[in-house]
Amino acid sequence: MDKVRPYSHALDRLRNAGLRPTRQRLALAKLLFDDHDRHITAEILHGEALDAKVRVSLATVYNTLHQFNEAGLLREIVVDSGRSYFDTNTSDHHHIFNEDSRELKDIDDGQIGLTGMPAVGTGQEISRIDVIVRVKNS
Amino acid sequence: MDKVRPYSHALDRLRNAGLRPTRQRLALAKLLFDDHDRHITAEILHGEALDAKVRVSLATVYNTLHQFNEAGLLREIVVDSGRSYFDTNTSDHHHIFNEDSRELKDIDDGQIGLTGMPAVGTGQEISRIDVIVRVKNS
DNA sequence: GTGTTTGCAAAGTGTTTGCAATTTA
DNA sequence: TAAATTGCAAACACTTTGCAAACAC
Repeated sequence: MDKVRPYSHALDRLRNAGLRPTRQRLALAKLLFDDHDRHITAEILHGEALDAKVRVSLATVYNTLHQFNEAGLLREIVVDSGRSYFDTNTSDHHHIFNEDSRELKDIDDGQIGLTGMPAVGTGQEISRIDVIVRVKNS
Repeated sequence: MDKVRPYSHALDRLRNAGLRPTRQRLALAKLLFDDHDRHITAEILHGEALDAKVRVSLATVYNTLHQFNEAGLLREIVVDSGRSYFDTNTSDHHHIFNEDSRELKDIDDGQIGLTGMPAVGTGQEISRIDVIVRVKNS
């Protein structure tokens, strides 16, 4: 029967990741993780922070997104040369990308499956397999 | 028993695409299509052109790559935010990307299969499904 | 000749960096 | 107070653009 406790939720995430819970990181974590399955760019998150009256620089947003990514709190998704997307859903799943609106969304789990295992060279390991369904408005 | 005729090969490609066979476009087409399954960036192609003593500006390389892409002679592949790759193999196939060397290669056809059809919203159509196997040196 | 293409240099976009000032533990 | 973090502005990598000169048909 736990009530949602956004503040300590974000705080715990940062603590577990070994990141100091600064004002900026707490605020960004709250914006990122209070809703599920967000796909966000640095500029958008920066805008949301400013809208929420959180003073934070764009440089810090970039730094924070990369720190969260390295800590496994986020997953960076490459779908668009020219901008980076970060997904708050870090579980194994695939994506659908609208090339017109540049909107990125998760694909329901099980909707798509992969068969066959690619051969990787020696001295190499698979870090991830991305499936991107690219759609456009018809 | 046709011998390879690189010049007219490139010329025919440009003609079929409705692109004027300028000196620059012919030279770039030759560099791109004389070998198979190339995965190239604008900077690399520009460098190869200069090595081959072809005078062409980087801006023209970018323009040409995009024109070839639109004409279906090339396929742009997004694997790396920050740079664009162009694949001379325009058939349906998937890719393996080495995140350390930033090298992009084709996956042998049939090596990987997809099951399931993603649901696309109304007013949308699938323009492509990309599978990217990301590997790193272990 | 007329419309297309090129090259240059400048501008643009998204991202990273260096470093002094601030904040955290 | 020692170490980590922040913000700013400058630097950065890659790409696009505007426009006059060169080229293709």
